[in-house]
Amino acid sequence: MEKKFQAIYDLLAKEIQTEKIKAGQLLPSENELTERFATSRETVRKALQLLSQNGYIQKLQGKGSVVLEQDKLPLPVSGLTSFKELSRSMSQKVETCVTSLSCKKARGFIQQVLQCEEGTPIWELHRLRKLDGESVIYDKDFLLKELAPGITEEIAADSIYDYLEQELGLSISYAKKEVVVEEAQAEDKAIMDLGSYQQLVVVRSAVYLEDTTLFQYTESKHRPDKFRFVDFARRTK
Amino acid sequence: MEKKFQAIYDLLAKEIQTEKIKAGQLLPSENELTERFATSRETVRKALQLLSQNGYIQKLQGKGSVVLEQDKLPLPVSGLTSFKELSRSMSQKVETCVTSLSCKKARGFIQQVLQCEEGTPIWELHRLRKLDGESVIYDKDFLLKELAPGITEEIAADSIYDYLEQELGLSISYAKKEVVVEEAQAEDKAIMDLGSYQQLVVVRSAVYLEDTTLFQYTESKHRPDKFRFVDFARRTK
DNA sequence: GAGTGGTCTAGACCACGAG
DNA sequence: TCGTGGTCTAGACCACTCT
Repeated sequence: MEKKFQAIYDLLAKEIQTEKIKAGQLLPSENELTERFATSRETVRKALQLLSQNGYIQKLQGKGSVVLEQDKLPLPVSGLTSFKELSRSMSQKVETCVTSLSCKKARGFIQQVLQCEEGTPIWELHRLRKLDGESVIYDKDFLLKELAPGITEEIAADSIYDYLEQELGLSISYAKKEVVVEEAQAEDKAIMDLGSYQQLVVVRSAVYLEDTTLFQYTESKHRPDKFRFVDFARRTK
Repeated sequence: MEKKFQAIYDLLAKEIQTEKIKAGQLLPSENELTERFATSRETVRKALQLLSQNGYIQKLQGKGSVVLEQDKLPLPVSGLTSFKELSRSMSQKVETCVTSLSCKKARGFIQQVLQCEEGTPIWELHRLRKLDGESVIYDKDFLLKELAPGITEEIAADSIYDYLEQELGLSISYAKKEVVVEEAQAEDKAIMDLGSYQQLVVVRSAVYLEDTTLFQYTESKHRPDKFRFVDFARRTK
């Protein structure tokens, strides 16, 4: 059974997305929502907190909850951004080409970032992403084989996350990301359509499961003109 | 009086930062914390939720709350990032030089992004940021004069946010940000120390107050080698 | 079975905004 | 003054982990 506060969140989020409740309008008051959903106020407030965190509403003491503009939030923002989500923002044709899928023993750099024993089996996956026929994103993934034994090229060409969560029941919980700009390497120039671009936007991320296991390390290189990152952030404190 | 859940959060966050409780260890259980702080469990849980959101802990059902590694989180990340915070991550000497501070009537592009009436008085502020003597960041700020009438070059050289929040009592609430890479303009090349760099990382942000007023629009251009963005993100849903 | 976190309830009092 | 959201309480029951 779905949790109550999640159900309330889903319903209100949908009403905002479909503009059944428009930007600038007030949501029904917490007391009203409490009655409407036959629940307690704290439960309603959990749903509203989620809406607030995700940029749907702004709460105003003494007034109510105002619906915010939705327009410029094409990205899931501070959620875990997989390539599938990134490309949606570009609204273009997308192709994924698996250029390499191999199993290695952890050592050196990879062992260090995945924080595992030397010799631990690791999947190394290289993928080239094409937008409108141009190879503009190059991903290198490293993941613990133990946790995802059955990866295939077909799965890799789609979304690894979907496979992990839906097939294997693994729960991805959080990630640390770093975005920097670096010189394109010889390998990058050989495999990507860089034209005259000499630099790449590099997104490095470490992905963790619910039990805090570091499960995946990814290096994603983007041709600068095809890179865009959007964020919605609330002031902490 | 400080809120209880905030006080609990502050105390636990400090204990984690100072490694009084080390990474990998469990926090005291919610029931224990409830007793220790002489409060209710829901209040303790609010504090723990904040810790979780900010990457301090990971909650494990049936086990407890594990403290996470703090090492690689030099940036406040998904908080509102002002320049002051950004530069801290570089651990270098920082200088801010106000190159221009003027008052204009809103029109055209600026009027549009600030969503105000034509002719509304607007501060336009240009700042050059130097790291180790090199001009590597160029900020252009536009803000509603009405809300921050007393801006001076001295204030602008420090942190505008501090002035707004501490002097004027304005509460910054949330922001939308976009990060892209663009060609350096003639103006950028003239005013920044770009060397052979032809491209810049551009961070555009819209800053909103608690009452959802759009208050500030900023364009921040970074020389690519001095740009770094770090993020901690939880999987939504 | 005992202890943990996850969800939910039905109240209470407070601070703030608007009329 | 009244309705709004913000905080807090003292319970309850559930799902999960560990032994």
